[in-house]
Amino acid sequence: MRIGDAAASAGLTPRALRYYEEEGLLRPRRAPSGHREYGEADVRRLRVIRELLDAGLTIADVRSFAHILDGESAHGTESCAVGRVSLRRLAELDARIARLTMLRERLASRIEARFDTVFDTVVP
Amino acid sequence: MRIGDAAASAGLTPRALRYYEEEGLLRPRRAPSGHREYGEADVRRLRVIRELLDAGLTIADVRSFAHILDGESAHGTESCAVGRVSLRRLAELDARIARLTMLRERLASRIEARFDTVFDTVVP
DNA sequence: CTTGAACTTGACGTTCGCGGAAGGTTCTAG
DNA sequence: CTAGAACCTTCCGCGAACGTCAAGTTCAAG
Repeated sequence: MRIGDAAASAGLTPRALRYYEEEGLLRPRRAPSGHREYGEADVRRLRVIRELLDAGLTIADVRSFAHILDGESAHGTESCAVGRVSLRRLAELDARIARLTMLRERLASRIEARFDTVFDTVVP
Repeated sequence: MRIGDAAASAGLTPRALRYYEEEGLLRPRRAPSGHREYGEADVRRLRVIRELLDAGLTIADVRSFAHILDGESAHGTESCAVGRVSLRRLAELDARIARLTMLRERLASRIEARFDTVFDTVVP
């Protein structure tokens, strides 16, 4: 499977795949011609990478525990490191959601105070 | 009040103030020499802008809220337009919160699934 | 064999919210 | 009057995660 199909299978672009390789997240083998060759395991890994990035982790985060993404069991001190990184991101997400929610409330009350007639009629 | 004091009062840097002006968030008057002159209203507005940006909004978002931030009374048909714009922005905020919340859930479930032992021990 | 789609590397462009330096003008204190 | 702090504009840079163009190679179909 070459880069175009692999990218499509994982919901990414060829450019992204080359970038991930450049960043050390992936090491597809090469055909004699030089073309990258992706297997099913690579595609699964790409999907995991995409999920993690979508979930707010950075490339560096993913790289820091790339070896564990292979499906191998994580245990010992390594899994603790992974857990700490992930939990830190989770806490950041929570904080951001909280700030946005507070902002939303303030904004809503601001709008309500200033445009209450409009607000009453437009919002059911 | 010149840019240094205004920036300090709002907890920002002169560079940030110039940038906000460049982005159309602020229009301080100018002294004959060319120096920017900030009033109390400008400083209050700067504080609000900083809060909004800290909460995760973009410059473009704040710019679209600019009418409301002025504290000026909107009236007639304009208030309806402003109200509609504001409500649309509010809906966008809700969508943003929803997306972030979904991301949070995905990350949390992934942590739970892959690192459940760590998760159990680290999270009380 | 030929054409064109897909691939290669390399390098530069993009967005966001500024930071910082260059080079020049103005303000303020002594 | 003079030193130096603060201000002005203009431009370059950063970091993340790619997009995009360029010029050349290779693959698949007719």
